[in-house]
Amino acid sequence: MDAIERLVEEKLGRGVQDLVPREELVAKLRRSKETGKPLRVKLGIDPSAPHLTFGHSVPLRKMRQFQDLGHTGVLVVGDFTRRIGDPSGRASTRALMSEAEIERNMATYKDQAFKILDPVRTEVVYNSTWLGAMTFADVIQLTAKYTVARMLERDDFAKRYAENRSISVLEFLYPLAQAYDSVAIRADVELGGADQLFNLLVGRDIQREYGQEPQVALTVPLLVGLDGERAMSQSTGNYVGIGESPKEMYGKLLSIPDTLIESYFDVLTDVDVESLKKEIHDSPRDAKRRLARTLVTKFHSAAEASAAEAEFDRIHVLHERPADVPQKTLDRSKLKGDGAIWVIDLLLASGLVKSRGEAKRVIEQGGVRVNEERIESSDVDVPFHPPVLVQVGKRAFVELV
RNA sequence: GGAGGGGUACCGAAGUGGCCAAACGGGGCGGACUGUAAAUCCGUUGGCGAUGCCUACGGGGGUUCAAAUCCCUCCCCCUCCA
Repeated sequence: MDAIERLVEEKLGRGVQDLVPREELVAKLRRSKETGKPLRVKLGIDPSAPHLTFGHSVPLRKMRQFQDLGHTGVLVVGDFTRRIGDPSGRASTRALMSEAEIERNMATYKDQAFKILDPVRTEVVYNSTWLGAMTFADVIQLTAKYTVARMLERDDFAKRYAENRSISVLEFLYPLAQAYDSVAIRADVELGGADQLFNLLVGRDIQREYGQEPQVALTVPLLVGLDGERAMSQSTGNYVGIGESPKEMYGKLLSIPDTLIESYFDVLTDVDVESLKKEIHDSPRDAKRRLARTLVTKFHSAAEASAAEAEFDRIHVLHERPADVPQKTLDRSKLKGDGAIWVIDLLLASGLVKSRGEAKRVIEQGGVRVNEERIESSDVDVPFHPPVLVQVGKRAFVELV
């Protein structure tokens, strides 16, 4: 085994779901080393989601590994494909987005992605550049290069076809468009989540049809979300965002089921998992805290990680008020003659409840505290001597002044 | 072109004249428990200072003392045959 084979074995091939074909990656790396020409490593990104989650960070980290070896990361923004909808999800086509919206999303996206990627070795391109320029004849030519039977190999299509559920022709075009992106940017490697394997493979065939050397398809496992069940995604809400505050990030990570600790270390950090197995097993609490600290440190700083940890303990372990509570100014017209205020109005003013009904409900359920005193009845007035600390549930605080 | 099925709350789904602010599940929220914002269990889940009123079962119109439920009409979605 030579150095390059070892590299693929020990680094690039680690934490990977599929790598096909492995030998081609070795060959490409070898040639790149000889010629000094960096490989072009593609990752398609969806411009509809401005916020990246830890799930996105998995392929991004893989791209960074390539960049650290001198290769070029190419982020392909799917601003054009966005308009035809992604068949991998539900069958519904998503709404169109304006260019301005896409631009705005991409700005925050890049901001977050560059916390992981090396900006110097990253190209950001928009697939409308080439897809938008194609004529109908070009499209027909593209469709001629793939067959219906091969499309139906895709599990999702096969199932729906067998069940007599609809598959629009448009959905067949999606993998082709994505494949053509690979042609347009001359991709050597395409990265993606495990659910993208089919699309990446179509890319190989289409590149070959256009006289290019096929890309290597490298997929990473889909990160399981905070609920420990479904893949992490923004639509299910079981995610941690790369751009989230230290406090949120820390808290969310501590809420993952213990069974996820090991895999999170594995795909999200550079920590050697082997050395942690004992701790994970013997003291999941400490391992999880270490995980949260490691990740907050990575995306923020060590100091902020410590602060987030201290804050978490303060609220959840010691049940004390958080260090800084958002303040709101009370509209004085709600005050009664004696300077007191009806609790319901106080809660409403805090913005912690949406309606009087909800306010009454949380009071009945014993979830409301004013100045750390539990409120037992919704039929009381409290004297208003600002600041007044209002708490709903365990972790929602507002100070009224 | 023909035949049929369907649009119900945040989502899925039941309900086919009054007992329906609408079963049940998911989600959300609160509580208990906990190392945890996990798991589990319990409760709760349209609005209104409220034994009543308002809004709500795709849109509009109608029948009725009473409509998510019946009639008319419009819009939208899906399936099968061609």
